[in-house]
Amino acid sequence: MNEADARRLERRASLLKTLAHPSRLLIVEMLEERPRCVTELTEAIGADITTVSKHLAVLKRAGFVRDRKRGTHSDYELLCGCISHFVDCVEKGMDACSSQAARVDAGEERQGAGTGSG
Amino acid sequence: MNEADARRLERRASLLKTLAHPSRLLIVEMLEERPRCVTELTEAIGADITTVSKHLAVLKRAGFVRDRKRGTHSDYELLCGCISHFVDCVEKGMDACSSQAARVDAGEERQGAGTGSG
DNA sequence: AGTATTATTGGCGAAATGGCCAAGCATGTC
DNA sequence: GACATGCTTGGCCATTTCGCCAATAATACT
Repeated sequence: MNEADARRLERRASLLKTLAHPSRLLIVEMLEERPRCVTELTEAIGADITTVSKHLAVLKRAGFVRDRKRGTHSDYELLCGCISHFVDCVEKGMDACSSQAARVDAGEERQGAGTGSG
Repeated sequence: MNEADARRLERRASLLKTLAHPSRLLIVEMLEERPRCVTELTEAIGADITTVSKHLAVLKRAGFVRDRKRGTHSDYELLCGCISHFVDCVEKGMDACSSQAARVDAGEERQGAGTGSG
């Protein structure tokens, strides 16, 4: 494997890792509705505010969100409005493939991944 | 947050976590071409075969792949042919949003996530 | 049976992650 | 200035992840 490929895979893995936490997924979903301050997100998540703040820092460093200061508040805003949609796709795809796998197990052959981006 | 939501987020995070490793992403990409045995994947990854075997076990447990025994070989096969496509989307979306973020920084408002599932 | 090949599992150490507490910083209010 | 509010950072600990080594299992070949 060449180095460019390695970097590409590292980057992708890093993006996925950023999203791979329940609290961060919830944050993303909530920010898809509208920007929110840390306190609001903290209430929804039910964790310590310092924990949520760190989750937000992770999302920010990865480029998923940005923050705008408003007085003592930090309003966090999603920079890419379609993230949950992608996660949706993965999940739906997996579900579809579960039944597909069952069919394959029964002896049929896979035709072509029909569970695409719809 | 209710318990059903919590479970849903847990499941999604778990799926993403499974994919969030460079070696596992490479495995997925290679298996999109055709099934491969562990040795073949190991050579491409350049890690110890025991490490690769464990990565495959992770993917298998999550339902992304299955293995068929062929003599002393284990051929791994992708159960969902469209995974890389989703990752592609996230990455492209992020790239698109980077420039979008730049515009937002410059004072414009976000219209609606135009970087969708294309 | 004996040996080689292929893959999996257990174990250990190094590193990363996640969570809360304590402390600190920035802004607003009195 | 003093105090309150909202948020962030540093620190510590528990847990998880990752990678290699050693050992084991399963199959093929002689």
